Amino acid sequence: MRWSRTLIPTLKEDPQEAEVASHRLLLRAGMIRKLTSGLYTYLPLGLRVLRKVEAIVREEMDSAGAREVRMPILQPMELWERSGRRAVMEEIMLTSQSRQGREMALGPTHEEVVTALVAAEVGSYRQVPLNLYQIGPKFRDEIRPRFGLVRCKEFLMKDAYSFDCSEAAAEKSYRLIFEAYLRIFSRCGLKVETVEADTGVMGGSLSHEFMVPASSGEDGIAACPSCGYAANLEKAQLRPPEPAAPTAEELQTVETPGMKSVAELTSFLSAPPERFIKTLLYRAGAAIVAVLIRGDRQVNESKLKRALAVEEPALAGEEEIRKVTGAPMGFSGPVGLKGIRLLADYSVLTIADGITGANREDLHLLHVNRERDFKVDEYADLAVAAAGDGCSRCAGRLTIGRGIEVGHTFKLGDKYSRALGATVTDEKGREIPLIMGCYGIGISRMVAAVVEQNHDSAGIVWPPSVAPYQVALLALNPDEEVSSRADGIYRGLAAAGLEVLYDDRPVSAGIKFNDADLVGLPIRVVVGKKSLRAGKVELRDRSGGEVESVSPDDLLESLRRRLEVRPGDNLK
RNA sequence: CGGGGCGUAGCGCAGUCCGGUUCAGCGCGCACGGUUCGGGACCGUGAGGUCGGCGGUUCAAAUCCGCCCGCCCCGACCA
Repeated sequence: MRWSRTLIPTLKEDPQEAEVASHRLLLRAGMIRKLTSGLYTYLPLGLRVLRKVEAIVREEMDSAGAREVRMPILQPMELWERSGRRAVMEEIMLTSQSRQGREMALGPTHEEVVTALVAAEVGSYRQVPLNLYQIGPKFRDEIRPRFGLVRCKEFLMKDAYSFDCSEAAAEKSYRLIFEAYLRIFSRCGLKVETVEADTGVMGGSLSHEFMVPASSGEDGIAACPSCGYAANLEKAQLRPPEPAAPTAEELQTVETPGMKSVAELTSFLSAPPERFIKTLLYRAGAAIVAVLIRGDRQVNESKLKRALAVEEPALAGEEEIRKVTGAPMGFSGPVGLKGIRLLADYSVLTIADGITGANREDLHLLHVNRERDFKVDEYADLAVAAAGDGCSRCAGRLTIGRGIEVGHTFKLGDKYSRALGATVTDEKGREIPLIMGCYGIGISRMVAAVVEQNHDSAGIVWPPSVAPYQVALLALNPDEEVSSRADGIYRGLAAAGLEVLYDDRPVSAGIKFNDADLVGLPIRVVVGKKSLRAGKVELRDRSGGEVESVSPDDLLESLRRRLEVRPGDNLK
């Protein structure tokens, strides 16, 4: 492609709207442009990258036995009522009405559609295993789009859905896709970490996230360097700490006028947050439960949900708190709380001589000791993991990092197949619900992740497998001679099947060099008067290394050699 | 949804505090002419603006006040 015949609006300066590297560089390299918050246009170069990633995903999905389909973006809301997910998903869905007055939504995901399809078309155990996937736009009305392509309202996703008639077979389908995912990310030049994750609104029993470690990532990852355990912060299980020995000091009441938060109390009483027992009142179905946790820790509501076995635990309101504790919000404590279940995070075990609310306005208690002053019904792992916490699998300590979630796999069980009637007849003639799995990859987000992991101060350094073109051909100060030589070389390389972006613009050499670095194609070929005089052209890898001078006749061979050495593929 | 920041030419910004002959400005880009020509060249000429929008205060508003819109960042019930 001739640079002069396409649209690559590079930017000399950093756009003020972009904070993270991928966002900044994709804008500067003229690959994407924002329409409005969370919505981007892919310009020719950006689209080529998107397509490269898409092609790799498609190849690996196909060879893992999945079959591509294409489902509508627009979906009837009625389907979401049938699956019972309308309530939880509605707020991220953009809805509208058809002319007939039917409520429609832009699909944020397609479990409902695919399950309805399979319910209608698959009736026998002989037709499974079946895995259907598609690559297409998804729409989610995100509360806060962020970081360019990382979190958009509209994005490109690959979503796959497996159907099996036994747990064992479903497990096998899951493994197959899990392994395909590892190949996909590696082929795209991404280093990923797989972590155990929470299943969230998808439901199901087990799920893994594929995370690209990046400081700009939105998700926290807890990892254990000793045993390799890794999990999303939401999910990371913690080892119970060593209990602290109680003290003999007498319980004492202290006035704390208007001091409601641990932060306020910490400075008022000059005691560290680790000595506070926070008492949070949660609504669990009809009952109210008191949840105790150390003052410096946070309750992980996903864990709490599992511990309480209720759908949506929610913090109790001011009214309920008064009713249960007899005091306003901010002065709750476990001592003397009657007729209510006390659930405590393991962190409470480390508190001896604690501080907690007195269940009376403007009063707190000092020298509180568990067992002596209050009795916990159950200790559980309820805290959001923090650096240095004990690993649940070994004696190691967890580290906390950040990552971009590029893929997510779920074992769904029969949640959707039951709700939407996706059943088959088994060998014995019984009707059984299909066991499902679902598997997503954020294709557009992967583009951002690749840039996060592959850039330097001058610009993007594309892995060859997803680079928009393989070769940047620069004609320096193109007079007639340089121009005609470069034209010839361009035609020759293109005819040989190489993807070449030919910078034929009438701009200065410096601009071409800088733009080439910014755009980040794997190999740069320079044609200029200086080297032409010696009968040579120059090659250089974007990833570094020396400039190589070769005669134009040897150029093709030289390029092929450089491209082959790479771990990437997809060089047709 | 809460908090913070921002909105002036295509892009990056100054001017806003303290209203008025520095108030429509700078750099880059763009167009034309000329000189240059291997890491963002130089000279000259020129085009380009509802100062985010609406309303108000004032003799006078980019500047002060009110409402609204958009964008970016942080946080979303932790007692």
